[in-house]
Amino acid sequence: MASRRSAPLGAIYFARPVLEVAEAMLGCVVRHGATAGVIVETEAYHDSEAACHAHVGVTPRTHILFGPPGRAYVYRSYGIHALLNAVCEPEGVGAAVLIRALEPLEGIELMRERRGLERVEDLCSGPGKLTQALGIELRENGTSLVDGPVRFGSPVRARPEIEIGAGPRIGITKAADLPWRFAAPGNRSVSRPRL
DNA sequence: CATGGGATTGACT
DNA sequence: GTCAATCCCATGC
Repeated sequence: MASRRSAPLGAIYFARPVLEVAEAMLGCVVRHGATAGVIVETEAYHDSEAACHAHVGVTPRTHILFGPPGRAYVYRSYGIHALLNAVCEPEGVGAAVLIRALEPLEGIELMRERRGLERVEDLCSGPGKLTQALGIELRENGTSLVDGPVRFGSPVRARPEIEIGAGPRIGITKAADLPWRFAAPGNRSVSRPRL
């Protein structure tokens, strides 16, 4: 595996069409404090389709989604879990990439403590699991992904090594037919059902 | 102000 | 396979 240094992603990276960013993000690095992981699964959400929180327009909950790209949208799911998104597209468009799974890269012992689990492939194999493992909570909502507590970095692996599969998004009832989920096929850190 | 529904997970049958 | 936990917030009266 060719290894390379992960360079910080600039705000311009997130300003592109959300489907393009969701696919490009596979292989990128997410870091929070001493913990970091490689993105192996994402989903795209856009205000034009009903599954996106921004579909209802600008509200206290969704105003972050319509704000400038390159910020974190973190919300509470099922009253229990914090889910991490990267706000995309130009300001005024409500769109984001949901980070659904990571391959643990750094701080694995700390992740094990936070998750109460040992198996590396169980630490970040779901959107609620990875925020628990990295210690990301609702306080990170609205913070910059460029120079805030949670940061994104470029892929650590050469592009040809990153295989990409697409399929329908998980756990939604509206617009459930759109193939806006992207994942590294066969990667053990991807959530179920794997692509 | 009351209600209801989740972009989930882990435990259990 | 089923199901409960738990809370934010959009919606409607």
